[in-house]
Amino acid sequence: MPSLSSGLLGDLDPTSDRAVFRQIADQLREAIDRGRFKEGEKLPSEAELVEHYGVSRMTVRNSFSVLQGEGLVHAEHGKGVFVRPRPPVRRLASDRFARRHREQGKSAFIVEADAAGSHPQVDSLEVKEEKASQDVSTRLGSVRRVLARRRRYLLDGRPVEFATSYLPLDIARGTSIAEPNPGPGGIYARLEELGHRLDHFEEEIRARMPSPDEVRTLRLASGVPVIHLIRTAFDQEGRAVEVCDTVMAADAYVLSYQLPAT
Amino acid sequence: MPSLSSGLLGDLDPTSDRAVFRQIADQLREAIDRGRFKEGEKLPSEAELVEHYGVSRMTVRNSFSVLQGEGLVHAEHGKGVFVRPRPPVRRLASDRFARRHREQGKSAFIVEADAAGSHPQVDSLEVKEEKASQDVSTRLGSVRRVLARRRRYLLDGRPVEFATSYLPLDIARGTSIAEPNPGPGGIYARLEELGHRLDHFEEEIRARMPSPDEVRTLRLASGVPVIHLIRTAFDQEGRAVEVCDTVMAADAYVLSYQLPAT
DNA sequence: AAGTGGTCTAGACCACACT
DNA sequence: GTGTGGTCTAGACCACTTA
Repeated sequence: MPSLSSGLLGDLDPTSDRAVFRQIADQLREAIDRGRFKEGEKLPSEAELVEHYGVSRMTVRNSFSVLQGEGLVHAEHGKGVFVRPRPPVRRLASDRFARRHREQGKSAFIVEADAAGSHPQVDSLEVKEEKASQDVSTRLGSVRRVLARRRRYLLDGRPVEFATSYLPLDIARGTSIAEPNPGPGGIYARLEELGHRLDHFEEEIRARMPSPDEVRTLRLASGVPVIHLIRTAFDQEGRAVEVCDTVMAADAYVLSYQLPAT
Repeated sequence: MPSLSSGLLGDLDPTSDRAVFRQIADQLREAIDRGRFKEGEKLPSEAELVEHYGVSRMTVRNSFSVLQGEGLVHAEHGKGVFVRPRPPVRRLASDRFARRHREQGKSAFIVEADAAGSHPQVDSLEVKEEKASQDVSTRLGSVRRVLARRRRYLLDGRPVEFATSYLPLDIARGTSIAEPNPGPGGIYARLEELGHRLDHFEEEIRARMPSPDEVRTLRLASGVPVIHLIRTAFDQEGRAVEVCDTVMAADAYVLSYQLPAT
């Protein structure tokens, strides 16, 4: 008698054109979708599936790798393969940079996470002057060198976002923007104090698979894309005063925007 | 003599802890990043890499599968493994639903694609009444049944987007919105003619790996995520009059938004 | 026909996690 | 130790592409 209750998973169809490993992946996916395996739950082990389906181990592993690519499951060495739980999501609203949110002591990230009952952290602080990349230079209006501020955001210990702000040196050098901690309200508050009254932001959004670097920095599971967001801040004279390049774990975010109909 | 110019790819480091297939993937990735293999170009065949590195075929295939997961390469049966070309990107600006864009005869998609020099198509037209999903019902304010309009957008023959609009029956039934072709300016123009003057839109954006269904519908290569966009249209009385659920091939889109700083 | 990737087998040894 | 997944081998046969 198979250790798998035969109800959970069916048999293979030898007449089917569909590859065996796909059939197995299909059955596992369906079982997950139907809630037979719940979030965080362990799937049958490779050995059990080898036994159940009468196939070789590589075939079973191939099935798992399909599901991993879909972001449905993740493997833990020595433990098993588990249905990937959907982490809590951070909702970013389009008014998140409204001036009224800058009046408080803490950064927007901290305030919002506290409110959501999560434990926020910011680390990997690096602030330095460097050569502007082609792209950043273009966005900032042909500046050669910039102040770069890099930081990583964590929620309940999990890295969710890595961001770099770039500012022209003539704006940022020697100000508190060049300090590790720019103070209450963040750099946007400082920019306004320095006379760069902000007018609007532009955000560009892409989604793609992470680079190996990004996988490491954000500790991304396989099958999790990143959202790449590039924000440019414009002052009331129409000058681009900051570019913020952000890479987010896509499973941790929902972005939300308001568009006028006019 | 190896058929691979030894310059392109290096040797393995047997002392390294890094798995052999990862080392091979690293070298191929680096070669691609450095432009030694250009977009659309063929990588060495599995057999050549087996020969070059002195490993088994499965190891080489494993390397390829890493790069496929990253969306860097794609395999074509019988032909080879190729550096995935980055397709032309559709830029969606946040004013794309501005009223002035609705005054023309064609749909926004067609107009914009024509302007960009691409050949646009819309297919998979389906218009029918159906039960509202839990989510759609919530967004539309507890409606039971809706009119659903499904369509797929193609650019130069490639499917890039699959969208479904949901409208409350009391608004859409019996109007030209329920026709396969709603006429110039699309359903937003019709809504306004019917007295539902639009006030604003809300868009929610997520990114994730596609379901097998979405892979089929959008003919997605492996390693390409989707952008899932849910837009709700509000009229000037604050009523949600339409929900549009859109799944886009992430490699074909850049979304762009303007945010007020106030 | 020759070359390519797609699937599959039946082993092997290793590293990690639990008890 | 036992069970788990991680890596790797050395084959096999198949399906698709190109010539």
